[in-house]
Amino acid sequence: MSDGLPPQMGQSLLFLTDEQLRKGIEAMFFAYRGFTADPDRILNDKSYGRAHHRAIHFIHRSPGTTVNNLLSILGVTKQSLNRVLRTLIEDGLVASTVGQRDKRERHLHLTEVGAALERELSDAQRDRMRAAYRAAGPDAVAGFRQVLEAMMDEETRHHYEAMKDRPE
Amino acid sequence: MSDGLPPQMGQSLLFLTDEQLRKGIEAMFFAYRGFTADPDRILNDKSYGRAHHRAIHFIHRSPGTTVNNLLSILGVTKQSLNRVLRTLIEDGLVASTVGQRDKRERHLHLTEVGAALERELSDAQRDRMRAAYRAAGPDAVAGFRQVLEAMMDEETRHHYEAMKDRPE
DNA sequence: TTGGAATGTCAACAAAGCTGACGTATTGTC
DNA sequence: GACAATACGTCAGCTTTGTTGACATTCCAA
Repeated sequence: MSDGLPPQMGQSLLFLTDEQLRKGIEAMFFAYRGFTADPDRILNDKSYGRAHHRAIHFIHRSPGTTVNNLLSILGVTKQSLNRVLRTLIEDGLVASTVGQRDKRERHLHLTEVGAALERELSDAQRDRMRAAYRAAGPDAVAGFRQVLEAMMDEETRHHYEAMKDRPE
Repeated sequence: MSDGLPPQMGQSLLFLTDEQLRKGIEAMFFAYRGFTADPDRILNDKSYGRAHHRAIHFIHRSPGTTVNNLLSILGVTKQSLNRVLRTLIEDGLVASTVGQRDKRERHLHLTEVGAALERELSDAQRDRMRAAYRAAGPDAVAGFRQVLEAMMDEETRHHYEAMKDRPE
């Protein structure tokens, strides 16, 4: 069969054809739906949304983080984050404490209830990720991460790298 | 250095630790931002949104598709899609024609103007994808696609597969 | 032929993003 | 000590994109 490409362009560059790139784009689109599907179901039952999940996730990852820091990680405005944060604090999932050194800052922590929801959400999300990893194998996983990292914006990658090797 | 795991659990299963899974989850989150960033900028200038991009993309991919079919691919309600579709039709980017066999159906096509925007958007998105692919290399790309496909819902994967090997 | 299923449209509402303006407390600087 | 800058919260209002509910049109099968 002919691939319509000059013979010197073999497997080595075949992954850069528009066709291959399009498949990657569509794979990314469809996979992201699966990626968020399980947490979305849990959140929906509790009348929270994806925005709450994101806040909870990164507060869990960086306990004591400030509002400003969370803002730059999430890449949203403070008004938008504030709406979400307010409901989480009102509902007793997140605790906000005035900073010791700098009293203008608020340090954010998950309460026991918040931590419980975080576990429920990340368990669900990890289950799917684990199944995908298992199905694809270790080499595929390494490639998966490489491509994703190369796809990030410069600033975003800094956030990712900073987060990356922090203990659980 | 110790990885805190029993010695018989070497590299082979290391990719399934919660730590590794968490990195994958965060990589997916941050990468998706990059994935949509370039089209988003273009769309913003033209006061369209991501939903318009998705509609345009899949109408381009399946010319003559019906509203119902598009609905199940995009995974949204018909009311939500209809709003987007209406503006695209009003603005002359999409043509909607009554079905021959079944007059309830509307068949959707891109106009010349619509096709031009589609090219602009997919060029931008492909550029980033190409850079990521090039940086990661062919083996990584294969793994990337494998993991993404394994991450999809069953039904979603059917849509993806159906789309996959259709000529450009 | 008629009643139900399928397709698509209109209306109203909710979640979550945005900008802009403003208030307050605190910090750091001249 | 005065004053600018920073961190945070909030109000108002707008946009995008999702939702449900109600409805018109068309098709098909009993």
